[in-house]
Amino acid sequence: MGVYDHTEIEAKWAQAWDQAKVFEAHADDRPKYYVLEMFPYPSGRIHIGHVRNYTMGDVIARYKMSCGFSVLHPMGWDAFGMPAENAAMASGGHPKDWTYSNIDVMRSQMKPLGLSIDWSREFATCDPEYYGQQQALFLDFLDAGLVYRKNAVVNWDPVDMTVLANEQVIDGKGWRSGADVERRELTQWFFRISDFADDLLDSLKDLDHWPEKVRLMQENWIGKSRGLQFAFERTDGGDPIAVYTTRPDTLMGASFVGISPGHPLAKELAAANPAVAAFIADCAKGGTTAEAIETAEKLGFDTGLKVKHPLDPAWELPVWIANFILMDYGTGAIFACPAHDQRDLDFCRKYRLPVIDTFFALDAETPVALEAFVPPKTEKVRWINHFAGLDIATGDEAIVASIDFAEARGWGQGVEQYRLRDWGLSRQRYWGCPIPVVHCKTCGVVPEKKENLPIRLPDDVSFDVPGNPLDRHPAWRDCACPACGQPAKRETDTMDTFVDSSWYYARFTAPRAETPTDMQAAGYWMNVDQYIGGIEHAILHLLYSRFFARAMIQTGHLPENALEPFAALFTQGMVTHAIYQTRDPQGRPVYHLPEEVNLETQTVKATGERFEIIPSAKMSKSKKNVVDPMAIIEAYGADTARWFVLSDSPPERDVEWTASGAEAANKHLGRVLRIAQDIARADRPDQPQADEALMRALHKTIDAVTRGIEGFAFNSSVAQLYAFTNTLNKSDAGATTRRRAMKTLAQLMSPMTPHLCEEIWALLGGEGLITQAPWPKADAALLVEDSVTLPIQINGKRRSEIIVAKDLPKDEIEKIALAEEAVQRALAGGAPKKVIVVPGRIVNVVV
RNA sequence: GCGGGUGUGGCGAAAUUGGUAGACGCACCAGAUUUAGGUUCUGGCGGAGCAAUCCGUGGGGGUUCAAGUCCCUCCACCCGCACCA
Repeated sequence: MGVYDHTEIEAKWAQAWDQAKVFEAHADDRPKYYVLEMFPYPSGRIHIGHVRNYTMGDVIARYKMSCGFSVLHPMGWDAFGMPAENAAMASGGHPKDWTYSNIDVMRSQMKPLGLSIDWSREFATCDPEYYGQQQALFLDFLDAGLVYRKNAVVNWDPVDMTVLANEQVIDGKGWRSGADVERRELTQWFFRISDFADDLLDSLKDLDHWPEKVRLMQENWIGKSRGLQFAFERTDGGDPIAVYTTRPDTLMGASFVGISPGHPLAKELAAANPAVAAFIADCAKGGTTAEAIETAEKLGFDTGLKVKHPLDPAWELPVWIANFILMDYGTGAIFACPAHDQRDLDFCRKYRLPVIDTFFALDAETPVALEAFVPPKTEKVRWINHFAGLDIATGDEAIVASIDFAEARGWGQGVEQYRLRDWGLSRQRYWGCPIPVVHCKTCGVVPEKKENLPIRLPDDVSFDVPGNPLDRHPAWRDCACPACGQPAKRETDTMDTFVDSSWYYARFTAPRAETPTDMQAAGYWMNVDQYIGGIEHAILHLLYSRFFARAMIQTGHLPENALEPFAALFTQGMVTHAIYQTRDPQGRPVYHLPEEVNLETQTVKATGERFEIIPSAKMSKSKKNVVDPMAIIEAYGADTARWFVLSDSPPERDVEWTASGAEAANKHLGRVLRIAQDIARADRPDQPQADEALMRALHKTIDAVTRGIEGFAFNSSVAQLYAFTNTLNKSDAGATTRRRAMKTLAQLMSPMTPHLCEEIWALLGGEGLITQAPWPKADAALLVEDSVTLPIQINGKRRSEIIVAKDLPKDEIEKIALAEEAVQRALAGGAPKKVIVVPGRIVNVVV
């Protein structure tokens, strides 16, 4: 139990807000403000990271409400996804029941936090009313040519005969079967996000309220590059091998041509040669992630084929199949220049292929000693061995010149490439939005009719065997072709859950509309003025949402102005916690909750096994390192929990979870309440001098706290509020001034600890609800001081300070500074070498 | 492997963006109040030193009158890498 009775206070004011419906969003004549925090996945219970995230959003929402905006602050549930199926597999039950009951629990945990959410707009992405609209969007995208099918590689578990998510591949093995995972091709649905690559890239520069780091990450992810595309002629007269390179300037250092194991030529060779087929099968081991591919041991296979160097027909290069070459980037084939690329160098060393140096330093007679030497862009180097005798200075110039050179002679072409690939949305899973198409023997792939939407997930499914239950559900799968009426089969793939979260922000503007969006509501509320969420979503979710907004504009579901759906973005840091991990007999990791381990002996309480500690990682239910905030909320109340998560750490920084301090936060709030009660009781005469000093301090606090909230420096605002509480408590000011100061202090605190502040507001006779009171304004006249303290440095070290009039001229300041005792001592009768006076800041005397 | 970030007292951190390093808080120490514990209140608190002073923002180097802040380099940790959400 805390130091004051939070239970009564919080219940009272929650009810008052409810009755006054203060958080219902209305389109009216006030300016609008849309605050959105990334909606949660209903994993079971809320964790402390949720409290941190939603409290931050709430501070902004309540602050903006006080500033006179009509605020939209909604909440929903990102409810489809794998964990629900895993739960069904592990302990029976149905993903739907598991999900909805989690939602009920989490909603009931969030409500007492006093968030200013318009709960009337709540929805879950697994509601048929939501995913049915998503299916309508899909059909419109299909109609507009924004969706198509092609083959793509997935993780295949050969024992369970199922597709695995990357997360389910652990050290190259299936998480349940333990079998070696293989890469296998399937026909999948794709969104044409790469058609928008240029626009998604160009528009980043306009997102000036996004963190620079996120824009940079998206830029690198889109990965626009200009390079040279050309083909190597084969000596056997077969089809030439097209390659793309961003470093054509290193062509004279080529030592072999490499193709991806997925390259058509590799497949052709495999068909004729079992050794090639065996090698490709070998390369297909392991997961599909870029990390797995790029960190795997380099494997190569000499095909025996030879190609001619484009600049010297007599120069023949061998063709290798290499496992580190990605089929998805460029042409799936490269030339390797081991002198200038570490991967190529490692490969050439392993397979004893030649390493050819290609650069001189400009002033050197011999080639630069090369260990995968990439010429720095500042260093002058000369392209040597060049057939045409080009002499080129820097890296970028060399690239441009060599593209021009190839184009002029007609054997190559400068092309722009993107790293960004189309977005594969097919998932071979049950608990997702069904893709609304039908496969018909005569008509092919046929879109479902809109009037048949939503295509609902069947409820009668079981998870006792691995694989997608929709595949094993004939009654659901078998249907009539929407085109010809003959028997046909439904698509059993469901959509990536990223689809669900790519447009929910738009749905919140009209959550019950009969169409995906209501253009009038979207026109009023869009865009999201402030979006808040974890940095872990910096690329995929945010990029997909940006794509969706464009696709929805194109298909008439959003107005033009919604091109960039998130006008401002704040990425909050994660709350991290140690992971305690042991391994099962198969070597797979087993995780343990903090309360299941003994930290002193480093053993698991139940079994006595020693565990490994992963010191700090983002909270994840599957890793069992989540912290439940309910204990704090129950013991000290919502205001304490809110104040606590806003204190100390800057919002953008990751914080290692520690509960120490929650009690102290509660004590402080109790103290504020006591001070307010004292002030409400006390009757003191005016004290002009103390009154003015208190008002000056108050207005400085208004200014600092407001700037802190505007700049997401909540921890600074909290520190300012602490400081002013002390000032107010010690002030000798009269009762009237102290009342005014206390009321304003409560207003400044109210976005953070709203229940307590309503209580104080009422205690001091504030009008109406503090939640609806206008935000206090700092009086500029009270912010400026007449005099200023200037530190005096001698040789850059602080030695003294002087107090001078604010606008004292430089030479006067210098005179006073030089007369200082410490300065006189340092000068020892001599003259200073130099005196630097920065008015209002500092004086530095160099002796 | 590639891309992005972070690093300041015992701990969380602040520093007006190149100008007094450590505001504010936690923990701790001392004192007052209290039958006691808790609460509350007052004071102290980077390191060394009696002091003058010296050292100090992950390590090393540099620019500058002045560097936590800018540059180079190294280290450690965190996030992402397209089927976790």
